[in-house]
Amino acid sequence: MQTLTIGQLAKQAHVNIETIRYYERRGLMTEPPRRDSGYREYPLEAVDRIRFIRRAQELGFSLKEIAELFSLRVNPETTSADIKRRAEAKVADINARISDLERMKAALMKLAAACRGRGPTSECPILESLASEGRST
Amino acid sequence: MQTLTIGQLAKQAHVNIETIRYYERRGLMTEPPRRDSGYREYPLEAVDRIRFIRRAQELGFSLKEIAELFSLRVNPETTSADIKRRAEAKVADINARISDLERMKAALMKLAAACRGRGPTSECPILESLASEGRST
DNA sequence: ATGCGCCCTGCACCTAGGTCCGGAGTCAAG
DNA sequence: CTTGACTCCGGACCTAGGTGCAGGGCGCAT
Repeated sequence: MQTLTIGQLAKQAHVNIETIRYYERRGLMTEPPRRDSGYREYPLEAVDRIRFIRRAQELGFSLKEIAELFSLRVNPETTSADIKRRAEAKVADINARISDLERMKAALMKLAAACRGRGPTSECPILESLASEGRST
Repeated sequence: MQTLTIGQLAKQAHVNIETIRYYERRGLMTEPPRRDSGYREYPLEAVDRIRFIRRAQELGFSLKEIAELFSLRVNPETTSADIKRRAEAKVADINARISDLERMKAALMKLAAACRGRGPTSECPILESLASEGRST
């Protein structure tokens, strides 16, 4: 089975080596097996894991939240009902994000459309697009 | 016309007073008029603006990107074509975010669904959901 | 068997985004 | 006209998420 050194992994996932070690400390990467020399030996899937982390961050999830997402799948012994509840909570959060993004998008499209007309470009609806009452993630 | 002091604004927008001053320094809040005493006097809409900033942050936009969003609406004198182009670029970015969120959501729902069965809860599809090739926001 | 590049650990340092503090001035209720 | 709450400003400090050394140990091509 093909494996990667930390340097190769870093290259393939487009992150700094130190970042990988940092994720390991934070519990986002499970500690990989080591060679006798102490070198870490990563399976190929580690690349996906890092890419997932990075994209989830860009989507506004903190490292702590991402760790929570992962924790949904380890522990095959956690009660199914519990996992289900947590997964559904995440889904609700994601739905809220999506709909806010949809509203921002609609506002931006309206703005872009207004640009091909003469109307004053001011008076834009961007602000109103997210003016919902405090809901905290 | 009704106005707010910085403290009232902070309370209504659920942020720290210092955060408001910080946003002003960063150019996210336009400098409000001052009383003779030097006190800032905010219009009610300032609340919406702050809420917009906060939610956009939760959605993964940096303060710099948020400032860019705002810059699309000031300057009624920027060429319409330019604004249009920039707005459309933002829309494309938002579309990418939405589709990634949709994929995460699908993965989570699949996971939740698997939980009402006996099958091993491990082997979940979360990782694969965002394992797309490097696209950087 | 040696040199060059990669890996190890621990710790110092960096940026973004805030948050707190102190000393001084302001406002309004009593 | 005083007192407690609020505001001003400048600057120090804090957390999250990394990033960069230094000093030492591998690994392999020559």
